[in-house]
Amino acid sequence: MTDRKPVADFPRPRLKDDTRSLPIALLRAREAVMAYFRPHHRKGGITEQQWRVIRVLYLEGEMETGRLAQRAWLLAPSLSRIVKDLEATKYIRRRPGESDSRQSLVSLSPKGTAMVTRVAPFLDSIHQDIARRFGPDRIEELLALLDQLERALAPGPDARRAIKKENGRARK
Amino acid sequence: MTDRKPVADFPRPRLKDDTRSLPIALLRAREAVMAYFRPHHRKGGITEQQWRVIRVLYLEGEMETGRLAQRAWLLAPSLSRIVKDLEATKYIRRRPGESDSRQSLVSLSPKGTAMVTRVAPFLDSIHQDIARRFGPDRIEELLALLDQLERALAPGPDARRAIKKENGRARK
DNA sequence: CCGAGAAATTTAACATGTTAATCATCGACT
DNA sequence: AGTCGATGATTAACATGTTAAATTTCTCGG
Repeated sequence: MTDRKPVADFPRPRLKDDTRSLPIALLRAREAVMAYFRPHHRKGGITEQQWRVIRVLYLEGEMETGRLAQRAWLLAPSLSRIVKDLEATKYIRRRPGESDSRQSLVSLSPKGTAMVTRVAPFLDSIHQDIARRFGPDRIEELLALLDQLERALAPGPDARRAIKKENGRARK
Repeated sequence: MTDRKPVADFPRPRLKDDTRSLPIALLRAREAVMAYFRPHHRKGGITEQQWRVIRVLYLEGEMETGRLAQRAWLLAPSLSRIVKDLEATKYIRRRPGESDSRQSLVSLSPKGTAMVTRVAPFLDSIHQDIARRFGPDRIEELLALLDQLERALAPGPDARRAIKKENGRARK
């Protein structure tokens, strides 16, 4: 009579620990890195996300908000608020699209460009500090792996976070 | 008269591109990974952060909220709200500390434990899917690098995000 | 040219991130 | 016992993450 199913004997399935869970490990690493950058952004009176927007506009120039959201890794609603704030503080400008007036084109203002020019050296020195602590070669190794991971997990050639494309509308 | 300083001639310092900026690269990688897990949490009617709390309580049992916040990588204010919600939905229980009545001890309820038991296999299969796409050996390599990065950047042996420890009090 | 559907953006609603401030309790010292 | 500084936790205030819904404009077929 010892043939009971082991179901009730082990009702505690294993979960991966902090060093072996990919979401947790990536969260921890990013936290560790951002601990170095956050105080700097703070000092400049700007948030990390606002910096991401300014950074993209600096690197790539004027673009519509849809593309900007993708490039800055922000969701459209977040970007909408951020653009409004950055426009109010004169860091960016916006104008309606030329051919398509639905879209709004955003670009960096002179004040925004000046800000980038001012803070870029500090960001670079933080990067160097991190590289010095972790090892420049391992930074390269890590960056390569992260890039490969993203490519391996990407659903399609361009489908970013728009998996909701086919939302089952068998309409009509 | 052609001896002007080159300052105005190159007012555009370089910024690292998306694949070479550590904050951006980590953000992208985490986004790619979470795209796999998010729909699952969604389906269970729980948020990612709520899962992190439940996960820690499942792995380590009852603990006070301060420690729980550290283990779940949440800030105390966020955890305060999450615990309130999880208590309302009966996933967790709480009771005042025994020796120190300032702290509140949180633990997983039977309902919470049952939920973990139910979803754990799905999470594991997602992990396996990711490992299959990226390569199990490279996952290991990446996890090791992330762990080493975190250790290399950690300020002290235990000082997590509590750098505000020494707030200038040249005490006694 | 008109109307139905698609697309770009914004707004809404709720949860979390982030820093600062508040509240209650503990601990040590007098 | 009384007080002051430290500590655990929460609340406040504002910005962002996230999904859904609303808005405006475009496009295309009729």
